[in-house]
Amino acid sequence: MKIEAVNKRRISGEIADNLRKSILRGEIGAGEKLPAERELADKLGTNRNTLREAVRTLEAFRLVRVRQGEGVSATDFREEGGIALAPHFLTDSPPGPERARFLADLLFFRKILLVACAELSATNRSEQDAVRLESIAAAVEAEFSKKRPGGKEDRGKDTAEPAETENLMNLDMMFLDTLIRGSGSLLARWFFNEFSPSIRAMLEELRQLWRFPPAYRDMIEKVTGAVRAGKPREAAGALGSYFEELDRTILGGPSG
Amino acid sequence: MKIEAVNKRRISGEIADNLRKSILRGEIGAGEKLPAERELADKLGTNRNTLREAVRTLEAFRLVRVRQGEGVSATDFREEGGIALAPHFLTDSPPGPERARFLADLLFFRKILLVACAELSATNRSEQDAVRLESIAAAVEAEFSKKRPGGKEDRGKDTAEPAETENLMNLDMMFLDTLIRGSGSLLARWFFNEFSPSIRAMLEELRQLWRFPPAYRDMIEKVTGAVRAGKPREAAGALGSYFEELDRTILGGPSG
DNA sequence: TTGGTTAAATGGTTTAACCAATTACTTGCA
DNA sequence: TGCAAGTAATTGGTTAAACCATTTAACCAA
Repeated sequence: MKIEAVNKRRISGEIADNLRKSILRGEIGAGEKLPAERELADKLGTNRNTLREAVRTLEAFRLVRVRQGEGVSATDFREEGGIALAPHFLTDSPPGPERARFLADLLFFRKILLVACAELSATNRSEQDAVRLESIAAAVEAEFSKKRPGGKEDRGKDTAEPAETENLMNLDMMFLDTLIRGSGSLLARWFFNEFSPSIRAMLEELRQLWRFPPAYRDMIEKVTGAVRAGKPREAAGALGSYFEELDRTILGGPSG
Repeated sequence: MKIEAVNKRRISGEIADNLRKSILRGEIGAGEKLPAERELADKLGTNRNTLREAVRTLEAFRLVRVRQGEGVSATDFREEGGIALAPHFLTDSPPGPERARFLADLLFFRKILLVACAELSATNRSEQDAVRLESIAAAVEAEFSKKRPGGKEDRGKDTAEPAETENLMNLDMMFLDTLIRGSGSLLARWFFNEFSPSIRAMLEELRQLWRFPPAYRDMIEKVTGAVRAGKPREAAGALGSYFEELDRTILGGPSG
């Protein structure tokens, strides 16, 4: 039995989220001034201190600029933004060519990052990581061996996603996490923390465009074996080839 | 006459900076609880609201976790951190192998990023960007053509850094900025915004280890010409080779 | 020991006031 | 008229004090 914790959120957090979305969606344009703190707090049904906490959060994301006597204004985040915006931009920006290009760049970057980590993992050859990879590989193998009889209850077409995909996505996350750990790179870990949740969310949204193909099982097997055997180039090659195929499928063409 | 804006900083900003450094330096360990807000505000000579604004900033950087009734505690940022930490980690973490590895990873990544941008710039072939690159290249050429008679006043060995290096670093920043712009990649722009100031600061700290070599001038010339001519591979190759040489010098060895 | 009750600690929110920097307006002089 | 100095209004920055909500710890009773 799974108990879910009650999602008790802060008012300042809700406000920060809403303002962030308004800015990323372009509803508040670059340089545009927000209402004065006293006024905006009233309009949002809260008080100035709580609003100011939200503003500090937005400021940390470089989404607003605040100066005494002048006011709070939205930045030109396309020019001045930082990478912490990336996951939110992927989630909140309007669909269109800009976001598509952004997703493509993000997938390209994650490929480079994870391939490098696979290579480093195979170079480092940590026994612990190798064991963990093998354990995950076995679970992936088991998942693929299921007959996949389909969902036991068809409660409608939009809930017909098989549970195997959910399991495989979790295993995939654990697999990549292990490669990151094996690389010993703090920077890679932070990249992964920042991007993987939003990339995963995006892939789940696009799940009608792709599936875990048989090639996925092969890739897991190859990478695991290459790390175990200490063959960096093979690990990198197997993971890289798979990503290129997957990204082609997702982005719908050979263009990068 | 240059008027310098008075550096009027927010108290909450100062507090956030100090706490951030304390955490990144390890003076506040993972999971360690900070004093209660009322108590900490007193200790810092401020009030609770101002302190809370600082806490919201730290929370945005994933450096603290806050829960009602429980308190404020430092996260295990090595495990849970995001990439927005990277520039601060480079600046504030204690010297040692961990930071050295981090710098190496960061330099590797910036090489990949900028080489890809050079390639894309040459592919896109924007007239405006080509002109801008040529203008910068001319300025670099002029800087290298100076006789470099040395500082006119020797006010001590630690201030003897020639002004040319400062000029070249500015030109270098403009050059890379143009490549980023030419790539048309929002993600690359945000990476650049996030990392380049801290990388530049680090290079200035390590300026006894390296100089802008004659190869730099050649690289600028080659990349500019390749972008103008629309030859992506040449642009990428010239920039990549230079970075590899530079990074070897900085990191002191052929290890990546 | 178990379970519930109570008290203390601690973050979350609200209100109100005053300080400081900027902007907009008014006034007065040339 | 035009500009410059002074003044008022606007707006963020800071402080203070209270009260609410959640968690933890202590205590007590079955």
